[in-house]
Amino acid sequence: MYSRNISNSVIKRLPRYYRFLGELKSEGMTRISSKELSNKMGLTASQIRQDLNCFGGFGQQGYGYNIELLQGEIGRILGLDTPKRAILIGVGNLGRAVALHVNFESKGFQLIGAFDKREALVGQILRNMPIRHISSLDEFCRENLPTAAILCIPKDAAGAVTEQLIKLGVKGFLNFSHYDLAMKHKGIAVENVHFGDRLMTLSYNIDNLE
Amino acid sequence: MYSRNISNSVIKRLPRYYRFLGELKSEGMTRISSKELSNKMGLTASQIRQDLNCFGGFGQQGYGYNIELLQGEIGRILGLDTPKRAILIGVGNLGRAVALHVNFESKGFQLIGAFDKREALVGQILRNMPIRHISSLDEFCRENLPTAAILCIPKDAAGAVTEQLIKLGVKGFLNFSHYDLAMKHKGIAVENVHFGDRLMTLSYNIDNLE
DNA sequence: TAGATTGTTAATCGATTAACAATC
DNA sequence: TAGATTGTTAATCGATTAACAATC
Repeated sequence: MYSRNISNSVIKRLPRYYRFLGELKSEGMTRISSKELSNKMGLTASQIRQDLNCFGGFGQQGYGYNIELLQGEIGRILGLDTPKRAILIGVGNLGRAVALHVNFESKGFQLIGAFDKREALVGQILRNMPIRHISSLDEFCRENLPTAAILCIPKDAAGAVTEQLIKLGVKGFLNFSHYDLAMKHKGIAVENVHFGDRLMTLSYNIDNLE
Repeated sequence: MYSRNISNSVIKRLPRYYRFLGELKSEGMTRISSKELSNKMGLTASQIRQDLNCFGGFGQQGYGYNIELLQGEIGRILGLDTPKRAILIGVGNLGRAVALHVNFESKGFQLIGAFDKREALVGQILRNMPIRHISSLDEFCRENLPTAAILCIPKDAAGAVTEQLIKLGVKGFLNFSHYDLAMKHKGIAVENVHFGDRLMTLSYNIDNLE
């Protein structure tokens, strides 16, 4: 799609640009300069211009950027206009909370299935979907071809399921488990979310404030 | 405590070292070289040695590192041995899941309180704690002096509460809201957890695989 | 001792910031 | 046109990797 070799540092900033521009838009603003945006976001104007110019010249000299247009472009770059089918693996407290709390639709995904190994959960309704037994995963994926999976299962269970999912064509993972997906499989996209690691970093930063 | 100016890149890697060393320890291993560890973790041996040497010489030439000793050191560096009192603000699906799912004790924290504005939740028991009404936050904090807060509330509500918490001496935040804490307040430690941003990044990376 | 592997310095690489000519 | 602000190149800064002498 867009050229390869856009650095990860840039990509990781795009969602935040997207959010800020969305807010400015909803406040009724129509244009903004890189300088003004940099003040609001705590970045340098230079960085903003560099980041955006990885993808094209969205601004106009002497004017700045059209907020709505720019947000639209960033949304397209992020692929939010091409929803990817996603399934949830593991409907414990965390899986349930993620399913209910996150607005997948506005983030480029469509949650089409939820799976658990616990019979007691099977058939329960979660966000308009019935929870399915993990044994039906293969069949479901062959019929519905999900592109992404949200892993809310313990480390021990993750290895086998990811192996299975990758064979079934799943290309991206939001990984809440401590299973090191990215190490074991190449050619897939992985975002790790590790609360524990973040808490430890927070602990260090609290102890070393100032 | 430890010298200032340890780069954030290093700090963010420490929890992962800590986890890997814990696993190796529980597998019965007692020593490891930077080379071997680098293979397991997908880093360079050079980086591991550089990272560790920010804090001291924990290894031994010709031998490598003692796993148990090294893990202990990293734990201390992260401050896991000095538990910090933390409170949970917002006991919706997400707050509840975080409280139940995360092992605070092993990550340097002690969860001592949970608050919500919804009367219906007040008095319910969450992880051995009664959920308290947000109106009792001031009194509770003055008595129990929490150092950290987990913010599981919507953006709109976050501004006022964080202002209040900072006045009450809270120094660190695990922030699940889209309220931009770090921008508005200086001299505090903030870890942001934004599922939505991570999903958008994942969306991009799926669309741009290979 | 000889071999292995660290601690540490130097070289490289990448990301951020500064500067400014192009241009709306 | 004059002023503002981009797009883009060059300079700086920081982080990663390589190399190797020190040493267990």
